[in-house]
Amino acid sequence: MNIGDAAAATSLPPKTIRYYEDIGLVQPARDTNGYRAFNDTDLHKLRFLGRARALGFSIEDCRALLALYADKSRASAEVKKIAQGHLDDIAVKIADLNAMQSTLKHLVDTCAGDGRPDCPILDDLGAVTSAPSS
Amino acid sequence: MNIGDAAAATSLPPKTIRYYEDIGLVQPARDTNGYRAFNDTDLHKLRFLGRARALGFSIEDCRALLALYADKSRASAEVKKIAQGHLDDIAVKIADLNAMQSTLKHLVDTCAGDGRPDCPILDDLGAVTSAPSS
DNA sequence: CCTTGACCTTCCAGTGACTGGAACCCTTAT
DNA sequence: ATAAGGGTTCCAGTCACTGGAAGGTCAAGG
Repeated sequence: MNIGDAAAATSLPPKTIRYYEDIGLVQPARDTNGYRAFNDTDLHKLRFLGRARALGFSIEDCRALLALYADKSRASAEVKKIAQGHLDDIAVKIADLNAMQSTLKHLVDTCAGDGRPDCPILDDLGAVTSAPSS
Repeated sequence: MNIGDAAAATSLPPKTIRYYEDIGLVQPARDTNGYRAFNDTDLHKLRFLGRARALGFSIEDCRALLALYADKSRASAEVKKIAQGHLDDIAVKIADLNAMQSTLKHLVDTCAGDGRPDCPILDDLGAVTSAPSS
């Protein structure tokens, strides 16, 4: 099975699959013509990677998770630690985005959005917050 | 005022300020010795950029917002449009992160996280979702 | 006067995870 | 013979910085 079919089978772009090989996440065999030859194990790994990436795991986390997946004597604590760390990251990102969202939503709501120049959004961004020059 | 003081006054790293000059967001004058010389207008722009970036606006959005800020005959609708677009992006990101979070939280909660190899997280990532080979 | 240290300058490279494109090879069908 | 549609490699670009090297400048202390 060459890369186009593997891409179709895993819903990953061929470019991404080549990249994953480049960084050592998969090691497909090669046909005599130089084409990559993907077997079921390769496809399985690629699907694993697709799911892990869809959950937001970094490539390095994915690498670690793949290694743990292959290690039948792993401790699930190792896996849970990675996943919990990622969950913590996600929580931080959500909190940051929520803060941005509420601030910005308030500004957008108070902006007339018409032809006049008055704009609370720009007023806020340009506000002088340093001590007054009194 | 040279770059170190400008950095302190705006809470932006000197590197970032140089970068902003590189891409044309600020144009500080130069002293005879080649040092950048920041005036109040430059500092004001830098603070504006710091706030806009903290709200998650892209550099290109910041460039557009700065231009609108400088344009006293702008229409607030222009500003609102950029801000609303960014709000939409934020909403998408939050939704994506929430989806990841709930899936992952469920998996983490069901993982024992002990010394045994059994792990629902890996089971999920490695699940075969294609049609059975019956 | 010399040195030390803290600034400043420019330029190049790296980050993460791809993605686009160029230039070229292989296979199959017409 | 050739054209289409695969595949290959390698280089560059994305975004918004950040780190580091190599060197210039300035004020204070010995």
